[in-house]
Amino acid sequence: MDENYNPKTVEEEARSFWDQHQSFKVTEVPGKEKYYCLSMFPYPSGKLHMGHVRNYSIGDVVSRYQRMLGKNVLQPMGWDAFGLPAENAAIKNSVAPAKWTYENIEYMKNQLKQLGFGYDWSRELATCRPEYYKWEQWFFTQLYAKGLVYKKNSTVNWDPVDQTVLANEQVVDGRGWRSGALVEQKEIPQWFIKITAYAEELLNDLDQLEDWPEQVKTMQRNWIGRSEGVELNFRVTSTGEDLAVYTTRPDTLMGVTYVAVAAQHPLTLSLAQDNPELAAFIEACKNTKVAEADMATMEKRGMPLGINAVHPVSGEEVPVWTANFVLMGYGSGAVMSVPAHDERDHEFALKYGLPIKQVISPKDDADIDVQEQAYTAKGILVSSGEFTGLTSEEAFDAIASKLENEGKGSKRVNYRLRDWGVSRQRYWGAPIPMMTLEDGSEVPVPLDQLPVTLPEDVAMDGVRSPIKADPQWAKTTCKGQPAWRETDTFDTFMESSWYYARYCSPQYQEGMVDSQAANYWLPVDQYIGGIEHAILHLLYARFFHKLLRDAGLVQSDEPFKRLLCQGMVLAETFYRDDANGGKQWFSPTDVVVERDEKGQLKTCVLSTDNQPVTHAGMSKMSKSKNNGIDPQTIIDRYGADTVRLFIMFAAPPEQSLEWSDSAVEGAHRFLKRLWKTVANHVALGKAPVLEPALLTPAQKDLRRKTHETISKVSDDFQRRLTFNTAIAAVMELMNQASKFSDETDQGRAVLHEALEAAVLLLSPITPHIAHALWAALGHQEPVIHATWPVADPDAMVRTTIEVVVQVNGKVRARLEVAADADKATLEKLALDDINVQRFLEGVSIRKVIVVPGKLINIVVS
RNA sequence: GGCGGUGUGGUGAAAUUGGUAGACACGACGGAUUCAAAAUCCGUUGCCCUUAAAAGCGUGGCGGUUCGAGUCCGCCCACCGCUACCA
Repeated sequence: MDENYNPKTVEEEARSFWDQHQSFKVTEVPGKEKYYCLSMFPYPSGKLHMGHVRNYSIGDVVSRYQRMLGKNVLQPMGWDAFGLPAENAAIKNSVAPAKWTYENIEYMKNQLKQLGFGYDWSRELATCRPEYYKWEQWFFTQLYAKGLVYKKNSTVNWDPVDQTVLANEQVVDGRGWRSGALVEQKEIPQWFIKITAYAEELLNDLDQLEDWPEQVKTMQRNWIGRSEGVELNFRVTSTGEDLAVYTTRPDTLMGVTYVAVAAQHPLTLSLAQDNPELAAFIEACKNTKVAEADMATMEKRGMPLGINAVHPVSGEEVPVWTANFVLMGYGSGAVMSVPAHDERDHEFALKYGLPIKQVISPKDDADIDVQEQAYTAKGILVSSGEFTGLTSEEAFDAIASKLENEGKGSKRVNYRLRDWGVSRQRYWGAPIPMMTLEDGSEVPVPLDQLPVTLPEDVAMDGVRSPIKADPQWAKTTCKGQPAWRETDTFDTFMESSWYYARYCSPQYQEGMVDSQAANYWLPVDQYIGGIEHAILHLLYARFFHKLLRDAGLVQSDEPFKRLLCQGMVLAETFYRDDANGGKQWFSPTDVVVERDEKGQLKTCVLSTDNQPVTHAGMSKMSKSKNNGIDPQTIIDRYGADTVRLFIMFAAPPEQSLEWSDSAVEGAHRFLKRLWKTVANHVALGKAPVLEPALLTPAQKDLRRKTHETISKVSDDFQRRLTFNTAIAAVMELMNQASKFSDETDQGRAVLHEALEAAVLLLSPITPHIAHALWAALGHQEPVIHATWPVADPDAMVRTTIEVVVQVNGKVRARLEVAADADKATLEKLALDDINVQRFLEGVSIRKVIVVPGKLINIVVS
């Protein structure tokens, strides 16, 4: 073999081998253990970025490892192809979104292949293909039939100049990104899916997900936001109607001094009809919502409605106000206000001079002044009539029962989670399969007319969706009557909510999923993706899975058994202040950095003009900081294996990863050394057979290291998913192997075993070089068919071990002792040590703690 | 404001169950090789004192539990991420 490592030829050879043999194509094999490893599919934005490379490297390492354990491994790939960026690019470059998308897919697919990822490309899917979204449309009509879909008015950002709906990211400082017009809030009818009907199950089933990060589960719990409270009625005196409010603190009921309702509450709206001031207030609340990012710090404002309501227990009358901090979408859109025990009510009461009445006092009798500050903790009820003296917990039940008995209220569970609005007024998405008849009724498009196809050959004017602009597109007939298609499209989260299931039977024509295939592969054993999807995508996908289950399409309750969220990829940032007070950012590839003797960064100059730039630390690779590193450049320079090795080595997968050119260089050096070591070894001819009984101590040492490494790396791959320490362990093995120079038969045999282990252990991470080296080591079968090595316990046996001797917890000696030495022997050896004795002079020994195999601690005073 | 995460050498990090802090790598320094440089190889590298050995200090800060704490507990500080008035 060539003694120099040439990544280009090595990688091309390995890839063409996999291609020719379709090494990663899989089918269901009944009885064979399956493993479904899935990485979140990319949006085809143009080219891969480092975040993708990291995500997919992790997925490929897991897949290849599981395959070596003998499992039937499915690792598919596809494209989350619908979305707004395609429309933007289309407008900018005068190209149809479809064409732009398909070209990007082709380019990025080629990049993924260059990185050597072992995907079953026969299962590739793109969500913008009619054969994919056909089934999504069909499923929506099924949900409609089940009553899980409904239409209601909902607000959107409306550009009054362009006469179009804007996505949030198209609103810049409250203005339309193209027209510059002030954006308005407009109510339009939109479709919703009842995710709230599954809120309880989505919450409870989080407990089943033992192999999900706690952090993600917490975020989902908070997002679902279950709360237990009481819904109760205040009677409006003027109309005699009940006004429902929701509270989680019924124990504070006797401290209510006013009732507040949302600006959008029907009560407010009806009173505004003959109150222009109130109408203006409602209007103002509507428009602040757009730009106001910082709602919590927003000033609390309100207006009295001029009506009173009767307290359900005391019978006293309290005023009804409308307030901008009451949300129409949560509970009943009305709250009972207890300024003494709620911070928002307190702030509002102070501002408008409303009374503050204390009804809870601290359990520990601490001194509080509710006029000064709200006391929000639980405690003992005071000034609460028959409830006085109860604890908050007791009062919760007592007050709830009383209201229940009198028909004035009842216990109720509320969720923060809202139903999922799936309508988007955009072009590049799956058309919503609904029709409107002349009488205004809504009819789902029947299966035999699906898919409702999105025209792909269109021109974008940047204002209206082509299917909205074309009056002909919507026209159709239904049961012989004229009908109009829905011109809105689905939220792209719809496509990504079930793609993992479609991969099981991507070409299936008879339905959404082939249940037999789906039940073989699902659930996904390992899902890998960014933490940014912790809430929305992962919640929607869990919801969809339960919908699929309830439609009889899959059997499991949850789609993803184990979840790994990889960290961000960071890089150095450099800038100069520009003339108009902004910052001009320079790519780290154009900056030359000089370091002092300590290795501290000293000066940074731009390579083009040799003038200094300011270093601004590490941050996420992004366009705005101009610090992205193009993976293609690195692949071209070093090859895919180096990129993969560096990415897996630089940090554990869940932590952020700092890009470093010199560390990439280091990873490359390691592969060159590995290559050379193997080349030198095989140059001496075929290695003799290993005879463990004949080994010298030095040979045993290397053999022990080999098997310890196998054991350590196996644990890192299987249980911990810490590939950085696995690589470090293999590096240690190689360091020891390269110091080992022994050309006797058994010496060569031991080295051969070490090199084979190193190649196998690295093969999931750097599969191309492993492919070549495995063949060089004399194997006919490719490494892709090799099985994961198993550590031999006999090889790992040690006769002596090192133990540490401490005096009062400080290390004073290290002893080489027999591995099976008993406590008494260890204690004697420790006390006899010369350096230990120096610390025993003039003091008395209180206690000796012996931890066999580890240490001896002598406690003195 | 709420929830979550992180804090260890010059840098990325390791220490998995409370038991040797800094594995592995980058950088830096010294040496070999070379006419020279690159590449490669060998060595040193937490701080402090030191010829050396030995000692002392050291995991954001303060305190606690323990024979023993990077790891457990309490309080505090800094940075990062997500979220936003959910009654």
